[in-house]
This record gives sequence, C-alpha cells and structure tokens, in this order.
Amino acid sequence: MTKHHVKGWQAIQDEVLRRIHAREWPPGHVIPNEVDLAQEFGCARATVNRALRALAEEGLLDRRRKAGTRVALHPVTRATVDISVIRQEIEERGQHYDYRLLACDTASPPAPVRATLGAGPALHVTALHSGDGAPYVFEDRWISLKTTPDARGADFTGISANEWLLAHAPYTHGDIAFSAEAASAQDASLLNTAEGAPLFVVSRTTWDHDCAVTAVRLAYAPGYRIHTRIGAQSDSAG
Amino acid sequence: MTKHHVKGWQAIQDEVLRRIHAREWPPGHVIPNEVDLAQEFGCARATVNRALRALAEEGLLDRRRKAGTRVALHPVTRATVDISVIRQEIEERGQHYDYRLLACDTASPPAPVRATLGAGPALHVTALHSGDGAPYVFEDRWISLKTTPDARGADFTGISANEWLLAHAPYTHGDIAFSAEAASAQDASLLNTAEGAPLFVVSRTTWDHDCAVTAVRLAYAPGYRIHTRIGAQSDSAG
DNA sequence: GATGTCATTATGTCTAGACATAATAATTGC
DNA sequence: GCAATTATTATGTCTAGACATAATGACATC
Repeated sequence: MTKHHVKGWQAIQDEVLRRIHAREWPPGHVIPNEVDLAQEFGCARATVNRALRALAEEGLLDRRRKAGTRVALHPVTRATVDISVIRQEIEERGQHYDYRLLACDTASPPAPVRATLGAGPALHVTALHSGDGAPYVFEDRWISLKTTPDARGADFTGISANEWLLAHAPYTHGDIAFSAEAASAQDASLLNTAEGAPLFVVSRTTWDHDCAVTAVRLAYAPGYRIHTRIGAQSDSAG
Repeated sequence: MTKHHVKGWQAIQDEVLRRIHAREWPPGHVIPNEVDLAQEFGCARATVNRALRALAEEGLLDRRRKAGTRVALHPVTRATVDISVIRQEIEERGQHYDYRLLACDTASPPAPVRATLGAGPALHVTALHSGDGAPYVFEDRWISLKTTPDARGADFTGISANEWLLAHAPYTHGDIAFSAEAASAQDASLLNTAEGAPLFVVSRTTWDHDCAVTAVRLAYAPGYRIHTRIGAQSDSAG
C-alpha cells in the first residue's frame, strides 16, 4: 500500500529481501504478484520482474506461472565456486608460480578413465605446480587425441596442459567432483607429505558436445581448502 | 548482416555461444555492440541485452560500459554447488534418514570458534546423521546464544540443529570452506572408520548482519564427494 | 608535457504496453 | 459424480523508445 518510491530494481530486491528476512514473508509464504508490487513500489512490472527473477535465480524464491511467487521453503544454499587456472590461483596468493612437467606419453587410459574419455588413444600428462618452491598441486591428466589431435604435437614443458587446453580446446560442458582422498605413494612423494595423508582432490571431465576432451585429477597439497561466501542475500541458517 | 530471425533471447544466447565456441569470436575478441546485434537478429536491444547479460553472469563475457563486450580471456570455471539440508541430501539418495543427538551443552567455545562466533555463551551441539543405518556425516556445531537465545530451549533430539535453525534463525550471509582432514579419534569412531582416514569436511559460518549465528563443521564419512556440472555454456577446457 | 573539461559511446536500466505460456479454477457435458 | 473443456491468472518474454552512467578519447588550457 505504501509507496516507497525507491529507485532501481536493486532497491526493490533489497526491500523484498528485508521482508523475507524480517519474517514478514516467512518461508512458504506467497508474496504479492508483480502487478501489485509494481504499484506499491511505483514502478513498471518489468522492474519488479527483474528483482524477483534475480532472487529466484539465487534460490531464494520459488516462482511458478499462475501459482505465483513464494519464499523458498527449503532454501538450498547455493555456493558458487570459482575455479581459475592454477597459475593464476597461485599468483593470486602472492606466490611465485613454478611448473614442472613430469611425464607426457601416448597411452591407453585405464578403465575408469576410459569409461568417460572413450576408448581411443589418449595423451597422459602429469605435472606438478608449485608456489614459492613448495608443491601446490599434482595434475594427472588424460587428453583424448580423437577429440584434440593437436595435443600430440604440443609441448607441455613450457606451458601446462591446463593452460594449453584453455587456448586450444573448447568445451561445451563439464563435470566436477570434490573429494578427500588418501595420498598415494606418488602423491605423497610429489607433494612432500606422508602416504595416506588426506588430500583435497578435484576431478574434472570436460566435453565438447558429445566428445570427451579431457579428464583430470588435481591432488592438492595438505592444507588446501576451497573457500567461498554465500549470499549477500538471505535465507535461514542451517 | 544476415537476419537469422531466431525466437527468444535463449536463441540469441545459443548463437553467441556458438560463435564463441567456433572461435569466430575468440577469447579477448570484442563482439559487436548491442544495437548492431539487435539489428542482425531482428529483435529489440533489450533482448540482446538479456542474452549477453546472462552470459556475462556466467563469466563467459566481460562487459564494460563504453569499452563494449568481449569474450572472457580467463574463463573462470564457475561451479555452483547446491547444499541442501542433510536429511534431504540423504533421502535424495533413496536412503532412510536417521538422526542421533550426541550432546548438547552450554559452553564457552574454543578459541578458533570464538574468533568467528564472538565471546558470548554458546550452545555446543554434536550429532550424527545416518543413511540406511550407515553413518553419513558428523555435525559439530556451535550456536551463539547471544544472537539466537531461543536455541537454549530447543529440543534437538527430535529435530536436528541443522533444520531447527532453518526454521528459526535467519541469516544474511555466510562463509563456506571445503577441505580434506584426517579423521580424529572422535570422527573415526562415529563415522566407523580408522583414525587418520581422509574425510571431506565442510566448515560453515553464518551471520545475521553483524552477529554470527552459528559455526558448524560437517565431517562426512569416507567416500563422500560433492558433484556438480559446469555450464551448458561454453568456455575452454582447462 | 601534464591536466582538466567536454563530447562520444556502449552498456545499464526503466517504462508502458503487448502477447505467450503454463497452471489452476470454473464450467459444462455426459 | 467424473471427465473434458474453457476461463482466469501470474509469470515469461518481447518491443520501442528513453534517460542514466561510466569509460574513453579529443580538445583545450595551464
């Protein structure tokens, strides 16, 4: 009813956020429709739509045609993790980046890799990325030579496979998994830790349409953690 | 120049994506401005804006006023991880959810927790969540009684602190870290594994404006992995 | 040469109105 | 009563035009 006459869709978002947070609109509550809100805020419906859509994308609101907009009942915490190039990741910590190629052979990948990468010939590249001389992450990668034949002639001593692929092999979608693994003998010796030590491992596979491009296992040195913030938005604590 | 006359902003997004992917617009390339693209696609500028803005939010395009829009040079892989309520997480795996409260005391939190949660009195809640009888995750939580005094009277035997807070304690923002830790003696006995075993650990702290609400450490049973897809969009493989 | 102003440019956002679409509610026919 | 049809409703999207804003480049000034 009150005309707030705020300016911009962000101000509307803030006000909606405030009401959710203040439990004026508790979880599950159906909020007024866009036309009513537009009138209340003294703006066009498109502006309200912009604000509500953004909140829905963040998982805070559930929107369904005809049914209306309601405050999310199971506010799924949506954490966005930015994964950059390893060199960049190390340099952002203010450390000197160092890279060492360990091996690079054409081989037939083991069964678990072959399951995702396909049966064709593949390039097996292993490398160690270091920060200020200390081992940072061990990269164990398989590149499909069927999808990316150019990789055969690439020289991974100067540029990491990580970055070479960035520049030469596009992909359409991928698949990431985070897990904790016990360090193998190889992991341990490379990362300068004990066998069996808990390592943070990122496993990634990328596809170009239907063809798998590369599968990589990144084993980080002990102490590594991925850190991210959730929301300047609101939900409920859980 | 060619009029494609596609329908909808998603079709425009697809076409832009195709050009990026086909290296017609390589990384770093400045793409035509919105007005020109709108003319090419035979639509309003707002529609082009919608498509490009979505791609920029995904990290694929860099947009700056006046400078124009260019294909991202360092395509940061942006993985969004959805973290739901533990009960839901287990039930989605088709398992029977079981919850057991281990302890619930008012105490002064240890230094590392106190650093984030503040010096006031806090409730220490520990619990074990299981799926089909097998231990799934060990929850070790501190709740600030200054921020959430109601927690003192709550009964966490029937409902987990995880879910109680969802319903009673709103938050504005938070902080998540994923790491790999060696199982402590307590972790090991509860999760039915060996001491020193690699565990996937999620550490989360949430705030309500300036006041910390709760800090929790979730130690998952061995084998746990967080899994997510990246992009139906395009980038480069890395 | 260094600095400050102004015009230009591309994106950012807003408006008012329109049609599309999906899901629900009401109504009709059997 | 039950099923099929129709109306209603709220969101989804698009349009054409407008002004705002930030960054750049050109020009003028010191």
